[in-house]
Amino acid sequence: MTLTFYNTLTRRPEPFTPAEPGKVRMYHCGPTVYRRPHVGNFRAFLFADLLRRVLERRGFEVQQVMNVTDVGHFTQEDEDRGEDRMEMESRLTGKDPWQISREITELFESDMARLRAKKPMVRPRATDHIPEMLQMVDTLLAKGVAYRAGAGGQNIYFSVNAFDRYGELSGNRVEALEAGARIEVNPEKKHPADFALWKSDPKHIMKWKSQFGEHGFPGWHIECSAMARKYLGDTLDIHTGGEDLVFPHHECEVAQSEAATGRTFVRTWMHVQFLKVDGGKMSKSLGNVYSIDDVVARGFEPRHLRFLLLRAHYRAPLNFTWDAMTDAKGAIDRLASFLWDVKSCVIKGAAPGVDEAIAKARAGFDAGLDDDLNTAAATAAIFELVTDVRAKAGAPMKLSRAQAEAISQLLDEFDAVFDILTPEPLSDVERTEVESLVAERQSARARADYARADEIRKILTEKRVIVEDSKDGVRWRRM
RNA sequence: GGCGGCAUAGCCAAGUGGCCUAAGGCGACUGAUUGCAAAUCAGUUAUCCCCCGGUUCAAAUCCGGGUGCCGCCUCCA
Repeated sequence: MTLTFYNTLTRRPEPFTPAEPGKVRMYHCGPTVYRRPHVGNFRAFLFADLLRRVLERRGFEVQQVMNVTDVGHFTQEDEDRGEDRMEMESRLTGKDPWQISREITELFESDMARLRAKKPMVRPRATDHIPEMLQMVDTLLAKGVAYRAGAGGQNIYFSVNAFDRYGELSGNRVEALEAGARIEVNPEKKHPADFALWKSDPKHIMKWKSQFGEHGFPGWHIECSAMARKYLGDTLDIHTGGEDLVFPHHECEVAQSEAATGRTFVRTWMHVQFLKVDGGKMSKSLGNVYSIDDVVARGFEPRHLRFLLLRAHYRAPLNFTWDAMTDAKGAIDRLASFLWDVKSCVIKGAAPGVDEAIAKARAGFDAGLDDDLNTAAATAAIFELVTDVRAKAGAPMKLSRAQAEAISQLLDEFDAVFDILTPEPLSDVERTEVESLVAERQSARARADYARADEIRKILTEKRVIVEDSKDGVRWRRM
């Protein structure tokens, strides 16, 4: 099986080979930091983490970059008010936009850490790369694919007619865009689909002095082109983002970057389908824009959310509901309990059929991941291992040492990709408390005070601790 | 108006021409085990893949037509 990814550009799955053997250059569109990230954002960001881990499993050296957009960007509507997302949030909260972006960036980083996403090589911020953006704008002007407009020529636009492949990624045709009623006619633009590279507005709070004037700020798309080029070079192997970014954002990135460098910007484009919540689009008015704290407040750990978001195929619809969270948690617990039994199994002779089951599970796991990151199929292979081994090794589980180690090893490999099996650790205080409750329960049981014993178990369950009694004594673990 | 995606058991979700009398998970139910549980084991839980028509020796899978849901075209992952 070869590693295959669906490429948005060609609209078909393709065998993946990086431009430079053994090394993958990968860029992800990260968050716009004006509001706390929610479960929907995490689907896209955790997909990036999954992709990295799968590439690493396949032996590639991965150079991973995920940007942070800490500049607001105009919408057409906002433009009339001279206010962008970041500045609107600023007006609503009374905070300085710089402060908002700083705070949200910190939240984003800590949320990602709680979700066990590996840190990318760089998390560049747009505001730290204004010179790189300006330089690219200069290049585009020099090549004649961009033009100056407005008073004093302080606004710079990219001319879509100067780039024939404009529309190739998204399937939009320039003529269709022209005819579309949804593009407001901006008299400064030569073509309605032309997009801003740099704009000027003295009223803006976040603004920079440049060769184009005193009070400028970058267009939305130029940041990614500039930062991707700085850290990864002219050509990226993979660029990812949410499906909403295909147009206009990624379409415009291609145009700018390729017009500027004359090289292919991205070899494989991968886009994650939007997460649904309660069957529809999440919205603030429905109150279903959940943050990681909302998830934790409902008694889940971040890793439960991580698994929910990762185990469905990234290009298939996924519906976030609290039932689905419970489901994900239950599924993790099945694996955890299996691993627990394997680690405490009775070492005996080799159980028949187990070696075959392990080999089959590993093959199924890899085949799933290789097939455009089909995590549903990959996890199914691991669950089949659980069923097979349980059926063959008996209860209590009897395995040879080599078999027990091979199973642990495979589950470790699974967890190197999914990273969901280790519970949040208990603090020393909590651990001591749990241990004394377990001991107290044992003595209650010894004197046949089952009412007290059950009461203690209930307390432990609330602390997400499972106690199991057996002939060999009691054991407990964190769910 | 333009572009795209999806419809599989109570719920989540693989499978895209024969190995499907349809993976896997959650949940539920019956029996075993247990002080009771938990976990585990044995078994049950879609005769069928939104509907209609067609192609084919063969379709959940291909084609045509419906219906429903979702997304993009405007800030959004």
